[in-house]
Amino acid sequence: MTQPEVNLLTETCPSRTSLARVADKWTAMVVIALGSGRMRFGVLRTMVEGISPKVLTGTLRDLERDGLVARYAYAEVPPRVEYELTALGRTLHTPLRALGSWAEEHIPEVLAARETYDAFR
Amino acid sequence: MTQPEVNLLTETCPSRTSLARVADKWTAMVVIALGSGRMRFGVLRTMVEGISPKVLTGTLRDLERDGLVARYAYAEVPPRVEYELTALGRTLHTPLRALGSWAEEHIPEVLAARETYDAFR
DNA sequence: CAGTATCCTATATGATACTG
DNA sequence: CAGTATCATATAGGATACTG
Repeated sequence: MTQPEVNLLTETCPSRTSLARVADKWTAMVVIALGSGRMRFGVLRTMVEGISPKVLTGTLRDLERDGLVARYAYAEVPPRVEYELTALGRTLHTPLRALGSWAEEHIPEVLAARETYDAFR
Repeated sequence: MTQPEVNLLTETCPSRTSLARVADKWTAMVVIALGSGRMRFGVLRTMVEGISPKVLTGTLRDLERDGLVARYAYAEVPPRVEYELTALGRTLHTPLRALGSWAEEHIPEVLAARETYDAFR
């Protein structure tokens, strides 16, 4: 009863670190992209426009570490590496895809609000 | 047919700017906090532990500009200012709250995955 | 009380170039 | 091809002091 309503907002709450990691622009885009299925590094790089190899690598590493993405490296020349959402990753895809859909659906209202706001300052 | 499957990931897609804004740690926490209802700056500051006044102000400004939060300032001394999700903001609260719930529900798996990953490097 | 003003640092992001 | 290595920079974030 004396607990805060939303533990998630507490500094000591472990899930907050997870939210911080997951509530991130690049993470969201990569996970949404991977929602289309297993794909190679290069394809991912093309899909998520404007992402640098360094950032993509870092994002994928973090996702892999958290058990959200699986990495498959084939011993071929030239190398071939594929990434795929894990079962856990797919559970994350749902809310992130929902967030993406929100952005797509409400962008007109957001843009309109920005114009109104900017017009007054 | 020649369109990419996910426009959202395109650099020229306006909704991508919105996703970038909304897929953010502080934004998520503030919107989740405001899900509890209209509240004062100070309360918000206490709820979202560790947020500095500067960051909270900035986050609220951005949300206000995008039409997601309404600001109510009362001409009193000392000043009293309250913030509340707008109708549009409440539509955003749903997917963000879902993301928060995901973090809460799956944190054990995430932590376990991290341990396994770190054990090997 | 609700911010704003400052100052400073960490980290994220970018842009390439380079290699197994 | 799939990264890693580097270098440079911007910008977010943090700490704090100050004021209408």
